[in-house]
Amino acid sequence: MAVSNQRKGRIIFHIDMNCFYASVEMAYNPSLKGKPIAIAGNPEERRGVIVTSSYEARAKGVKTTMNIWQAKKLCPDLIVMKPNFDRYRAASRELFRILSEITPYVQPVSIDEGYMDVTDVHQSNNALELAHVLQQKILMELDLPCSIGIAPNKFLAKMGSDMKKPLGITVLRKRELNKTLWPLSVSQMYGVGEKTADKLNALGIETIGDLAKSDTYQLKQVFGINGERLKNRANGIDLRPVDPDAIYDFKSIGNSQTLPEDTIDIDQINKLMTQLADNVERRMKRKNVAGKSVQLMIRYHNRKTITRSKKLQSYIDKKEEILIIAQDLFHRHWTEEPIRLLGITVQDVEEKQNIGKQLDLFTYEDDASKETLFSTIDKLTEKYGENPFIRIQGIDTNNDQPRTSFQKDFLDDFKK
DNA sequence: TCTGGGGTCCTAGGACCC
DNA sequence: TCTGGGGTCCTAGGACCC
Repeated sequence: MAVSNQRKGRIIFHIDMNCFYASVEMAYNPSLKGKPIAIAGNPEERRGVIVTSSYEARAKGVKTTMNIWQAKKLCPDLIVMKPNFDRYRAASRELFRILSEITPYVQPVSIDEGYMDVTDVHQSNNALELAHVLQQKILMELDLPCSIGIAPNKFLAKMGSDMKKPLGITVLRKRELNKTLWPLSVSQMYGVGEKTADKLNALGIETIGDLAKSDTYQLKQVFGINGERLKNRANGIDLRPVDPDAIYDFKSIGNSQTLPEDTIDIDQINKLMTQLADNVERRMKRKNVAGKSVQLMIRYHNRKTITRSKKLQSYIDKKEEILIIAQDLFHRHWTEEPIRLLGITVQDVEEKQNIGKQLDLFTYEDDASKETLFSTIDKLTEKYGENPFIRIQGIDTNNDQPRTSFQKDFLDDFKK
């Protein structure tokens, strides 16, 4: 794994695109510049919410997750647009291409932000200058504004990029934290959400400076391991390396959807589940992965949300398999109350090229005798029963590719 | 006629094994 | 007639982020 250096004195950038989706739309259609625009999940439907908005819209009070009708009330001339994800993904690729021209130590963390370790970049004897050139380049080539945080670690760089928007560049030096970071409220700290902020306030901790000086033992009591981590970060300590490979080991792929109306109609529910399984399969195919666990999420009319999952004995990647397990979970756990949202997620995801090696269920070679194969399958059946999800996995010695088939098909094949 | 959809990480309890 | 302690796996849910 390529990991940037961890010695002291690193120089880390955090690049954060400003109002990314809205900015991409404005770059695509410059007549939108200067106007209040918002990207909303599903503008035709009652339940669409604002995903991103331009600064002009934010000035009128439009905020992310706000309902469209609420936003329109605050800003009557708001231009509401559907998201164009292909457009955003293309812009994102261009962004990371530009970053990669400077150093290979680029870690994308989402479609519109990433870290860079520029410690060893030649020009970085003047990091501020480098950031400036980079910011201008992104603006000139892509017509997109970004903010950059410069700091000795990821946490501080992240906090820095958030301080000046749009087109800001902020340097956070460790020895100046008492002036730059500590006066901020704990709720502004990355990693501190509403619940944690409330609990910290209850302990008399209001600012990041209070947190930096707070009692470690007490924090551990209340927050567990996270308490210590938060205190360290408040003190500007964060040893996480910039890891360019991090995006490749994702752990789950899911799809969920809110229904237009709460429902108990089983046909509609089945239709949605099929669609969700379809989408998950399509995205798994694109990434060439299989997964070992299926999770179903049900959100009821009152927003109460449950998750139920099933760990499997072998990897799956087909929509039929995903759907069967999800439907089984559904029928065992649905309370028959009206449903607002359903979600299906495949977890314990692994790239297919790694699976053959990991699975020790059964490895075969093409010239293995039928007797060997049958006795192995018998052993499997004894162990797991006639399970429709059991799959025979092996490495095809012709091309070294993993080869899989269902237990049943496999038997049928060999009986011929 | 409030609150989308995509994720990650952590915790805690129960089952099970030694 | 009494029950320790450690470790791992599975499941469910909470918190957080973009």
